[in-house]
Amino acid sequence: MARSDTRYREAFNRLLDYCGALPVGAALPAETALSDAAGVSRTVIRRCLARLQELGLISWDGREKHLLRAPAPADRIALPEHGGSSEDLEKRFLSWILRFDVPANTPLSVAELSRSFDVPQHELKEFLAGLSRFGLVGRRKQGGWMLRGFTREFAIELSDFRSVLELNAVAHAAEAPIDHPIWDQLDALRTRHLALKQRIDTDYHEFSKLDESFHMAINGVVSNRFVAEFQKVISLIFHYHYMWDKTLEKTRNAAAIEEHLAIIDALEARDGNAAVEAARRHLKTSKSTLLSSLRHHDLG
Amino acid sequence: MARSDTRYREAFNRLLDYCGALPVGAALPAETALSDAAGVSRTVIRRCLARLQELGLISWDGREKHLLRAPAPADRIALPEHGGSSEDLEKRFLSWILRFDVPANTPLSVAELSRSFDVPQHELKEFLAGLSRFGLVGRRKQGGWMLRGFTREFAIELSDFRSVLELNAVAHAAEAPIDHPIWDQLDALRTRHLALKQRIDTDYHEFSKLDESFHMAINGVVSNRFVAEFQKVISLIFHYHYMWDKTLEKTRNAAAIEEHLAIIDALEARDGNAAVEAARRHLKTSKSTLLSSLRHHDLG
DNA sequence: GTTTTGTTTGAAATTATAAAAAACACTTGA
DNA sequence: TCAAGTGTTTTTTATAATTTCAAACAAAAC
Repeated sequence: MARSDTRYREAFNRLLDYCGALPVGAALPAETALSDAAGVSRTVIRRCLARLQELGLISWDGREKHLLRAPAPADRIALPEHGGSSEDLEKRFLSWILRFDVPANTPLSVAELSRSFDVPQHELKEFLAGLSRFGLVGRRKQGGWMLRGFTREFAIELSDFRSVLELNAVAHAAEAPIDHPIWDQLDALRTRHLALKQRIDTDYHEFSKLDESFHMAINGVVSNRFVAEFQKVISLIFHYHYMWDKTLEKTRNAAAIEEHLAIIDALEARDGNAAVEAARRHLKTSKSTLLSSLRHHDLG
Repeated sequence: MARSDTRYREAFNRLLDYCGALPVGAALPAETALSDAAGVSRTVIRRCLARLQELGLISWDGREKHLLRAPAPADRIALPEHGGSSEDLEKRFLSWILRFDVPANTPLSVAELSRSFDVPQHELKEFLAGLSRFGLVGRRKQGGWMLRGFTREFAIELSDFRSVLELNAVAHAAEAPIDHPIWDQLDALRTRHLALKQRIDTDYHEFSKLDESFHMAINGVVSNRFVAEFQKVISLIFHYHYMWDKTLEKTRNAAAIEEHLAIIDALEARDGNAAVEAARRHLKTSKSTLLSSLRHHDLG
């Protein structure tokens, strides 16, 4: 019942490496210097030094610290291996919801999620608290959390919000200076779109990735932390929903390619109004696709 | 080290009330029914029943539960009083930051905040995790949290984001059907604006409230959970910043009244484009006011 | 007088645990 | 016999205890 001492263990091994680069008999620098170098507090450094002394690696008396022998591999302490599991928790969580089509109003068990995602409970709670800001999850009166989920309402509001952000981005893109990276990106995107259009009959499933690239490029023009935060969630949701709804996928993607190209054309012509109009059409299609994919799911 | 038994205590008192409404000798309903009625689990109900039995209030054997005497005030158990302190944590936290002008990159001590806001630590942590979604706070590598704060960058991005949302709201308002409540609201707002304009020389400080009402009405047209969530934060921030910057407050507010009236005029004329343009002008003023208020603060 | 170490204090992360919820397995009486 | 209720067990949640760590402070050494 306490916090892990991973910090100490890692620092110790790093210190061992540091000693390895020193000749036997050399003096070690001050504790403050060591703590700065290792990026930990002096408390940890002193714990490490104590262990080094115990192992007979150094002599330590006051500010006299000398290396007695070269460190051996056996001196290292094992790290409680933990594959940075809580790294992309967000991605994994959303994937889980969307992939397994977890229905709205499902109670979420922190204990269970904690196990299946291999993440400490308190981390999960903080994560859920963050998601609750997006209205995706909420607290229950009896305690615990529940998935508010992808109701029709949610999808509509999400789509609308996305539209607002993206139309703004398109308008900004149209005004971007000539040396802005967006123009090169658009050029490359046009090529990719045209290429895929040629082989749409066979490779239509490749569109999903292209779609993501396209929207990311457009939204990248607006450098705004709030927009960026939302974009992450939005793109994931749309991405997965597209993966589901296999009805008419080929037709749908072919149409979307045309819509994208229309936006690119208008942008490259620096015709802001036309670009925004084209984007509006595309986002409208996108929204109805999302909604119909939900409908199919509800029925299935 | 355990969770509090407030739930049990509250349930017990509620059960006491329930018994008070019953004649002596009456039978009590099934545990399941009681738990449903009280909104707690059967476990809690059984604990309550056990206590009722101990106090000689009821006889309890299997499914035979009978009221033996009317409950007295002394039978109640005390609640560990806690003035719903964690209610408006968000408001209080933002107020604290803005009022005391907590600088950017200040380390936030959860322990300290927990004490000063009188809120359990874990609640604060969840709260901060939520705020981190807005980029207002972030984690430190050494552990703990820190206030990213109201840097110039933050203010700019916030203003821009606000503009995007609000311009969208204005555009929607212009399209609102004739029976939409916004029209009555705008009418009332126009009257209030004109009234304040008359006595601006003396009552100019009243504008802040009027400003909030105005923007809330406009944004209310768009019913979107994401917009609403942001609106809360945005309005608070702008509200407090206006309170600070006393330079030219009268002139500033007088000008803002005109800008608001221009928006109202255009909306009531159902001229969407004019309304959006008027709003754009107003938001631009608003942004530069916010930025200059930051500048003053930096220098002070 | 500045740098370094020894010591104390307070906070953060993590776990242990009581309270509550939910699931399960029996009774009981129509 | 079977639905509704109770007794019991298992699981989960909320919270505080505990350990590790960070940082402030004070004494000492160069």
